[in-house]
Amino acid sequence: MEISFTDIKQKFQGCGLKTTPQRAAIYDALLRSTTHPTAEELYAEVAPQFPMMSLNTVYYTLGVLRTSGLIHEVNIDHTRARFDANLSPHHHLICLGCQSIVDVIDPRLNRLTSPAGIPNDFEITSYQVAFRGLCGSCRRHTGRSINHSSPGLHPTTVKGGLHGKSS
Amino acid sequence: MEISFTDIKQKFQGCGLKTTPQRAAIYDALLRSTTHPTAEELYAEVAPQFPMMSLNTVYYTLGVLRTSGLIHEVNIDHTRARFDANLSPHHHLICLGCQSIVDVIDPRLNRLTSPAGIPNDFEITSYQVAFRGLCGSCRRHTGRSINHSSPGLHPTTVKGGLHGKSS
DNA sequence: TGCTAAATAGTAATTATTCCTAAACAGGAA
DNA sequence: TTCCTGTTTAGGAATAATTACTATTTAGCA
Ligand SMILES: [Mn+2]
Ligand SMILES: [Mn+2]
Ligand SMILES: [Zn+2]
Ligand SMILES: [Zn+2]
Repeated sequence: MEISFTDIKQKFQGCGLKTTPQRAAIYDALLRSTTHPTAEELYAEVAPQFPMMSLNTVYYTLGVLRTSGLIHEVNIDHTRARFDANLSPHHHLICLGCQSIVDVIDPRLNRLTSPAGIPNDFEITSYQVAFRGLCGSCRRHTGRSINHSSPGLHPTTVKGGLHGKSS
Repeated sequence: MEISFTDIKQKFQGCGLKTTPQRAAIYDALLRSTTHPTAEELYAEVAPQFPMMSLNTVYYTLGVLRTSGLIHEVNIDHTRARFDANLSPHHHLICLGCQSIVDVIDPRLNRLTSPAGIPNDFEITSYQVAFRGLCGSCRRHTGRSINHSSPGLHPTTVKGGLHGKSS
């Protein structure tokens, strides 16, 4: 979970990217975060350290990091992009109330294989499952109770294991 | 696959929505489409029929249809919202080259159950799998060949069946 | 046939993101 | 170490999608 400046520098070098204090700070903030922050949120996080930094730099940096494959963009709606430096295969649980995104790490979900009925010249390189619903706090505020037999999803855990490699 | 004006009117009534020619045309265009169009694309589709129609009306209409649960918003990136009138549980195959979205209908994917390790007061109401990769035409243009043992996904079909209900 | 709340169309405003450019700087070469 | 050069930064302006505002029209109902 901890990453040193040297580690970051090496990652950047491995991608042919220059290491600047701003860039390292932005990447570090994203690595440290668990909330899949927006560009603005990352800016707010690192701005105190670099009072001169431009929001534009955050966008530029996120752009190069994404192009280099060091981070992913996560989209839960069209309003703003959110980012994720966690490259290990995982999925997301999205609260429709507060827009929170939490990681879902369940190895069984990483073993899905090609679905039926897709064009056979399509090459799938990754996939991701987005689970949607309401978190406890949002459910309480809207007065909804858990209904395990509601449309949607069975409350028990995944029973089948699928074979193959994941994103 | 065919839907009549009367059918649409009844759906609208069932949601307490007024039936206007513009609204019916927009919804009909979305029902008829398979491309998960943007607001602009729907506007281009129906504008010839209604030369006076405003793009704003398309946005307003998509908003009320979404709020009423008659359509879904699909997001493959943050640049623009795309829409889907297909409410039956299904998933998506996204080409990273041309941004195309095609439906994935594989009943096995509709039987995933709650993943492990999520907060137990979170109520999942739906989920969706987004498969990403390159379509045949995009792969040809970039000179990439199919590599079935590449990182990503096994080329065979889903082997396990999971229990539960889907989105 | 009127009433009224909702819908439409047109315009303006907002917001996230990208574009442009001059100055600063990281990293490699001399 | 110093210099060079392409990259990065910061700041401002521009863009594009979406939303807000508002006067007019209209669908659905009494
Ligand atoms: Mn994540
Ligand atoms: Mn679809
Ligand atoms: Zn919530
Ligand atoms: Zn394509």
